[in-house]
Amino acid sequence: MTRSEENYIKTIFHLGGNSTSPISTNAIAEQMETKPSSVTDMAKKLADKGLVHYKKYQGILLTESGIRLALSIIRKHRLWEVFLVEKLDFTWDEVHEVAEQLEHIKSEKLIDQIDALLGYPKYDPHGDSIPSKDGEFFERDKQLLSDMPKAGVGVCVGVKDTSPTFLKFLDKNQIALGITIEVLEIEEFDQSLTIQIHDKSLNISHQIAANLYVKKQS
Amino acid sequence: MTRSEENYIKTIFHLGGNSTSPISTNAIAEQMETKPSSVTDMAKKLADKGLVHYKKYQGILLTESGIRLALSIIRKHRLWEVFLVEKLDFTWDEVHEVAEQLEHIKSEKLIDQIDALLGYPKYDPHGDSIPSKDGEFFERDKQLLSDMPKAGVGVCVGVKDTSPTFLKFLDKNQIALGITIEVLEIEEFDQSLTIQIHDKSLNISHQIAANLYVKKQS
DNA sequence: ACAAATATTTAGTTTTGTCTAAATTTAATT
DNA sequence: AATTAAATTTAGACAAAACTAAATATTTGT
Repeated sequence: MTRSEENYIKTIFHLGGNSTSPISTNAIAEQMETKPSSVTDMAKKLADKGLVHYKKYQGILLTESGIRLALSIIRKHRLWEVFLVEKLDFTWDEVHEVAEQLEHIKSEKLIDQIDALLGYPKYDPHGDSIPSKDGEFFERDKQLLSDMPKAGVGVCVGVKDTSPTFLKFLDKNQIALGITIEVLEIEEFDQSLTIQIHDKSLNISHQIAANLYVKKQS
Repeated sequence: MTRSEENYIKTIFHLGGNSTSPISTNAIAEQMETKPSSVTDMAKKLADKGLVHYKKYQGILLTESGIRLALSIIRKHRLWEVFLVEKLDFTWDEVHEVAEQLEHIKSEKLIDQIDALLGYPKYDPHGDSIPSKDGEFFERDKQLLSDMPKAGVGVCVGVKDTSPTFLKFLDKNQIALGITIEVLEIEEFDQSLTIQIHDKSLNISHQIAANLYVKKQS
């Protein structure tokens, strides 16, 4: 398994290639910042290895073993992210780039021991679920803050966008996993929200709210 | 800096390419299990980048910046080895293969934080010195066990051969860094040694003794 | 010093992963 | 349903890093 193959498998998974509707060559190319023709080439190779289903012009879908592989890579990526934050004082906007490299290290013992060292965490620093060693993972019950009604109260449990710019914005406004958010007002004009956090009120754009996951308080 | 380039630089350093006598194409090829013609190709590329001095048929020598690069790779390799042993319960025969991969991860913060987490260790699990961040490193005062005289007493401070087979042999015989070794007898016939460790006597071949470093007791 | 042996380089090929440009298929629109 | 637009694939090329085989330099032995 080369690094490039692993990156394709991971990307296809993230684009929904584990479901039933195939992913287009174009979508993969765009996500990976490469050209559709390169994707076609790789699709053939991955199909030969039994990792994807591929029929010309019909898009790409992961096979069973493709999904297993994707989950193992995602598991490594997210465990490394936890490690970087918990043990090495990385901030959540710094981890992705390094985890992109670390996820390709080949050693089963290594990742199992990292898992143990961290106490078998279930979620990464962005709130995403970490697949177990045998490929199971459970998405947490969550909803976008932008889908909450006025006066709704929830706990921040994850982010959708994980770009450094967004994460730094959150830091600056003291929005972190675990904090309680109450929706005070939803502006009809631009869908921006006024929320209450840490006993202060703050106005955030719809786009911000559409990238924050919360768990509704029962 | 590609992975392959880094591996060449590291190998040249280990073959003594930081001194004044150039390393031959053949020696590098043998060490890296590749062909001399491949080494020639890479020598040109590294020379273009200013990392080695290279004149046709005259062998290869690291430049100042080549040495700096080599030391930074070796620093990473050895710090990762310490991490694997200290934090993840790897044995000293398991670390090399994984550290070979980890040493190529590109993140200054990562390796600095690993260094801090480990408490700025000076030696790796095989007793080799870890270069500091600015490229300084001091070889410990040590000698081969095979060079010790009869009745000499020393503390094991390192190994020369770091192959899994050798290290497993040492484990099996409870030879580890820090233990005290006394030379009881040197056989004239085959230069094998009878040594005293842990209050037991043990006979080891000359080849074993020639791969164990000790620090003589004053 | 000169021939034989050894070491090194050159030239041309291969593989992997990418690209461009052209050709082809599928989807969309009128 | 035909034509245009968009997506996808093919064909051919390239760069990196390796290889083989042949050519050339250097070293060694007498």
